[in-house]
Amino acid sequence: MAVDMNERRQLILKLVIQEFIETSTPVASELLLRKYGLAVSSATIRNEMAALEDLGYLTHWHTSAGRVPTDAGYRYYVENLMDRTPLSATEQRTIRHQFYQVRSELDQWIQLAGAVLARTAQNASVVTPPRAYQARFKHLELIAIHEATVLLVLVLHDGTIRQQSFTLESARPQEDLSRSAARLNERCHDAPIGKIEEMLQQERTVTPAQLDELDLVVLDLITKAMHQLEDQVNGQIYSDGLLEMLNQPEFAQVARVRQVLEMLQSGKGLGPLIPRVLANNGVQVIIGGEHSRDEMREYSVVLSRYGVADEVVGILGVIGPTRMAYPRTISTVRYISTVMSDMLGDIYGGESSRA
Amino acid sequence: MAVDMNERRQLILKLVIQEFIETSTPVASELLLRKYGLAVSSATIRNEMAALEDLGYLTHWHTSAGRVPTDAGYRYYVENLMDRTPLSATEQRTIRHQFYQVRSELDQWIQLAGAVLARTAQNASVVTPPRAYQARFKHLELIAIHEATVLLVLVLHDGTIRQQSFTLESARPQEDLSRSAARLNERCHDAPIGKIEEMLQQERTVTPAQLDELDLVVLDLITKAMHQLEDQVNGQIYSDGLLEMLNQPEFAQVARVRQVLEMLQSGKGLGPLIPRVLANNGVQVIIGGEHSRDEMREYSVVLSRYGVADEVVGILGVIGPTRMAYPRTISTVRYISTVMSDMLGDIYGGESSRA
DNA sequence: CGCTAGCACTCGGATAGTGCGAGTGCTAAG
DNA sequence: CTTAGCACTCGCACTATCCGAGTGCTAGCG
Repeated sequence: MAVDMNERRQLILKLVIQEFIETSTPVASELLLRKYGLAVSSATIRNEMAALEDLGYLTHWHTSAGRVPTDAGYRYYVENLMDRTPLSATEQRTIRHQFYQVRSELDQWIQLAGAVLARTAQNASVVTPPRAYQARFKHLELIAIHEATVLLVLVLHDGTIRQQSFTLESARPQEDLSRSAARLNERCHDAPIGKIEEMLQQERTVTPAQLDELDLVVLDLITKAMHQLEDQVNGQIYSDGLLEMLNQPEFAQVARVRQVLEMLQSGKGLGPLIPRVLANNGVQVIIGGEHSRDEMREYSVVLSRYGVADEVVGILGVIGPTRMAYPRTISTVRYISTVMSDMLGDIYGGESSRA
Repeated sequence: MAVDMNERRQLILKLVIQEFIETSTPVASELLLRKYGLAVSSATIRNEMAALEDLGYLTHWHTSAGRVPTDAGYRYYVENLMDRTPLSATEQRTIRHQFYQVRSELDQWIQLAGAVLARTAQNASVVTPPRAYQARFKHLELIAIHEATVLLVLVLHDGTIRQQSFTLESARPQEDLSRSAARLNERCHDAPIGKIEEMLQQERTVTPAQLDELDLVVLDLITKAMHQLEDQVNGQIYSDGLLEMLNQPEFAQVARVRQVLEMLQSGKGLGPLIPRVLANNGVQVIIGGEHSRDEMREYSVVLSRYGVADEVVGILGVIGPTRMAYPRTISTVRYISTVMSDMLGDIYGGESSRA
């Protein structure tokens, strides 16, 4: 058997895949002929399809059904066949405009990115907030709430905010708290955890104490909080567009719905991909169970890193059934990641992570 | 026809409902007899069931099917029939312990409440963060991020935090920002929006200016932000336990799933109930389309207010199909709302909202 | 040697008929 | 008022059947 690629085969594979992506029904030889007016007969197309099947790019579910792409088929399509047209200028403008409108509210960026991704890709989107590789102290605030209860607001260098309450041995006036905060803000300026722990250590051993009891309590809380935050790096994955995804015909039976919900909620199946995406530049496409096993076998993921290199980075992307409009999805993910990177660049003033 | 309630009828209604809640299958007369050993024959039970049907408490879907409760039936059950045993001491302890462990991280309370509710009620939970009726300024922080870009962290009296970035005409050193923040913190202490707007107004007209340009810019941002936050009072509804709910047999077809997802996402159907819940003390049970129309016809909601009266309040509860384990759900909602109220009481120092 | 017309063959899915079992509603008697 | 008995009603599962969509193969053609 001549298991080689040639132009005609490529064309047929491309058409089969595009047709399947569009209609979600197995593609018959006759249909390709009618719809695209190929210059050969359906029998020839069938022969080519059989060859493509030998190559591992197509299958069919039963004898009398049309062809369906395999994961390898999709992979070949994404790598060699598909059109790589970026989003239209109009779409780009629309998206950029939406982001412009929420430019001052950082927490809305994520939400917006998720919504836009989901809507244009008609699938679920996943977005992690921009985070620094290493937690670095930026600012701290102590606010007297009630009696000895104090609210601690901790702002990290990457914009992460954490609020936490704690109770002192005895009540302290707001001035004390403010003074303590000011002292610590100065001493911890831009410090990573290590530095702060060091300081704490030193302070406890050296006798002429420069910090008072309150300061120490707070420092202790801070290091704990920073550790926690660092442990859950990208731990939280926001997702949106469940509804859009459910409109895809593959979710006709509830079992699939449950499956995908579990996946999104647990972040399992997605988690293992994160380091890979963080390490690489550009859009990553994972088709079916290419990297993780079972859980993801029927799903594809299109992910990209975004952010400012060496400052803050996050991940955004789309998840959906392997039958996914790859060209459009990839363009969208790419574009939104550049927009987000640009906006972060404006704030952090570095080069954005994606060229 | 003697359409009256009597003890036997009540018992039968109760058993039918409990049985249906448990098995989700129509309840037959014979079954009640066998399972609960009633002292009458199945024919009598049938007669009683027919009477209960006349009263509007039961229906059946077709002639040869067992009985199923109507919304009115559930209502009667909740009001008069069901056992009102609180959660067991063990369960209470477990829950309280879980909350104790996250006592210092306010943002985790909501998440925990949602998770516990969902898990014990085996349905979706909804929780809104505790919010004040009226936005009141608590604290503000200005942090230089990069060049002229400044991060504004605004803390309201109810613990709401908002971060927002803005750009100045020209860069200012952190000291300027800190001084400005200190000034404003002092002047705006505990002020509601109105006060701040007044101040802003006055400052602009009176000639011997006490505040500088930076202060005014920030004040302006603050009022805008506070307005926005106030407009979306309880706008955000966290929900959890979708998966638990999907395990309920009523979600065997995907249409239902989509329906409920839309409802949760849009907050439609839930929104109209909020004022009602905020206005009343205690657990509110809304069965089927009792208050809103169509969208909610097949769902019930068990909600309660929580918080500290006149300080901060929020809502938490459970949403699920009308066939819901009301006694357990109600107890859980009630208990968690008291726990949350107690915890908030510890912070805000008032009487908790629920007796 | 590649292409194609023709045809047998294979399945899936829709449709209809059937029987069964679960429950009810009614009636008539205790 | 209760209940035994029974006719009646449906939903559901099962089977048989048919139809159409597609394929794979073969033989013949250029």
